Amino acid sequence: MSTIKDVARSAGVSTATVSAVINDSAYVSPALRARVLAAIRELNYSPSLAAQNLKRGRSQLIALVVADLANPFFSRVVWAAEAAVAAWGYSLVVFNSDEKPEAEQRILSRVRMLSCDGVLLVPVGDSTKHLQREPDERPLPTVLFGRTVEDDRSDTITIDNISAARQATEYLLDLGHTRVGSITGPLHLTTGRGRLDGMLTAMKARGLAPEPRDVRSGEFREDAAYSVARSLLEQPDRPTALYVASGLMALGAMRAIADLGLRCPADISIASTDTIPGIGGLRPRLTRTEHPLVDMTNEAVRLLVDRIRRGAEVEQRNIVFQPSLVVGDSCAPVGLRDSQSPR
Amino acid sequence: MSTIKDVARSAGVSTATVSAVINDSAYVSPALRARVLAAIRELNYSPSLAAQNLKRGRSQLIALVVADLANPFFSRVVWAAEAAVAAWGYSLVVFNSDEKPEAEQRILSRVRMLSCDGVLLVPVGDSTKHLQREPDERPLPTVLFGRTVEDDRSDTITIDNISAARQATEYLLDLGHTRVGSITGPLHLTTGRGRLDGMLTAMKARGLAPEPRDVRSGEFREDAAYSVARSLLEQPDRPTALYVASGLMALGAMRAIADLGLRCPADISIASTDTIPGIGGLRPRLTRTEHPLVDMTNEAVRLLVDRIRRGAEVEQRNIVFQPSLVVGDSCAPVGLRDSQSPR
DNA sequence: ATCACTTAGCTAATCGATTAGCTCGGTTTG
DNA sequence: CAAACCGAGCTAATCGATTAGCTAAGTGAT
Repeated sequence: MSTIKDVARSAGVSTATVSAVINDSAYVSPALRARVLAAIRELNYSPSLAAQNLKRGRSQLIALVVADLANPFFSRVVWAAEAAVAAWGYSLVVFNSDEKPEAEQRILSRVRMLSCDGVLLVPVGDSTKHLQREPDERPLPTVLFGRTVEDDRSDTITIDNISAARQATEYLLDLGHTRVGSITGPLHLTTGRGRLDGMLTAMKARGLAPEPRDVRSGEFREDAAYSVARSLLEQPDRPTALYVASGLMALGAMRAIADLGLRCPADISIASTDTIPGIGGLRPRLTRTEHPLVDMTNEAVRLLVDRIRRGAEVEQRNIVFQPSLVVGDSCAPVGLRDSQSPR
Repeated sequence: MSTIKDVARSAGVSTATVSAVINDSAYVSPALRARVLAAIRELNYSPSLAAQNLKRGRSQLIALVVADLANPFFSRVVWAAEAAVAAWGYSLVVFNSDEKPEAEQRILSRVRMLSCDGVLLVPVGDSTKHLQREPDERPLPTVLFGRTVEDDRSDTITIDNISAARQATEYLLDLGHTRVGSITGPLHLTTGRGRLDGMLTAMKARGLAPEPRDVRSGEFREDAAYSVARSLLEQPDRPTALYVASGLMALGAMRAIADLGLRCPADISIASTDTIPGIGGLRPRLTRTEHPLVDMTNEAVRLLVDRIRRGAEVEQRNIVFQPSLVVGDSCAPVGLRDSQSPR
């Protein structure tokens, strides 16, 4: 690779002039500018980001740290984030904390070493996160995505989990279900906790409450949901409807239903939250609340870039997106069930 | 952030000594080493990768360029690659060429600017790729993944597409199907071409050949496969079985079948290649050939790291993995179909 | 003609590390 | 005891860019 010195020599100018031409940072006479551009083209020169980064103290890198790269939901975030980040002139470095707080710590220190300009973080665990913010150093621009942690002063982009769960649950209740169960995510996460709370709120508003044994929590994984759903549904006396806290988990629940020889929606109605790609092909079509995931991601990147550029002068922003209910055919009125599959 | 100079001053040594301690690159007496380590800890020092990279001419970054980040198949590659790359001490920068050769060119020049140490590339389009290899500069270590392009001298990791298609097709033929159609990928890609060839080979071996109108090609996308499948299956006189060239496309085909009021496998048997995550929850379970995707990715990263470290001294390696048939229940003997759903 | 002022373009310091080559005190050897 | 050698740790060059500060030539006012 040729360097700025080669270009300067070949064009018969100083490196300062070459730099000025590249960055348009000072006036250069047309004649010289042309010579420099010609030399650049001839030598096929492109400035070394490593050197620029060292000098400028930035890296053009944005880190994306997700909680579970194997989850299609986060794969979609990767997809959307890559495009958004590229549109702003950055490149995306992807990390997987795998829901492990220690891994998150390791990753964040790596992110600092790489001197990433900012990080889009799906935080894991409790409020451990802010520990990494040493008092002396300037903070790493951070946008929390999807989940939040206690008392953090980063910008956040979240979904209204309570509303999502409430909408889905109300839909089930409107169909006449009274015995509604739920498969929730981990309750120490705002996504898990919020969705359970929303479900409980919706039921309480109608004077109902789920049986404790009909509410089970598990990790946001297909296999976890499968086994939880199985044990929940194998009860002699099972609920007529389930609110499942995530798209991936809904997949597991559907599989459990099929494997138990039950039918959805005839025997069990299912409603869920947070769609995943490919789920569109599933039959029955899942009734669910959808996240405006692409908008959320774009907004997250926009906030992050803004914070990178303007620093602490911008005050903290917490943006909450609203989910919308998408009705499929995975839910049936409660009456139907009794006629088709008497207990 | 503190620099190596701060550490040197605080420990009362030279920066060379600090560097020696950090990199274990020269003997340092226990006393000094202890002082240096104490200073490092106290100042919470971590070396700037930007500076190291500039000096060492490397970046600890590996680029992954996939053809379609929205495809769950590649999401899985991202997942596996992130883990593999991290295990070797690198970080993963993800790019999406979106099947566009121009985008691929842009990305590859960006990869050079970032001075990524190597690139894992799912090439797009024809053999345009090697154009980016300027004669004067040293080549960017590259491993082609999944697909290959003409006359490239990079290492490659591929699957035996012909065998995959052959196995799946033979399974259909063994069930008595003679009128077998196919939804193939783009034929200018080795994956698309190879799978069609494998299917044709299998049929020819039994003296069969598909009707031209039963073989349609489309992009490796769910929606593309859906519409192709629809128009294929809406023919008055349709095939009894389909070989679908990818997991994502199989999802689309299944959706088309359901929407046309047909049943799988009763009316149409489906076999496919290349599984995608989440497909395990689908009913009927898809009969398909699976790629050992995690092994393939690990091997790709291993080759790439090896090439990064040992350079051109290693000769070119082309590793072909074998797919294996996973039998589900999306295929039925041809007889059953007539009894259950007479044409 | 002189002085002040502007400005195109250069020189050289700088970012934060690595590392070739040197210094200087101590040990070995003839 | 001097010459040769050894090695721990230092000095300073270097990677490839950016940029503060300088030079010297040009312009205009007096």
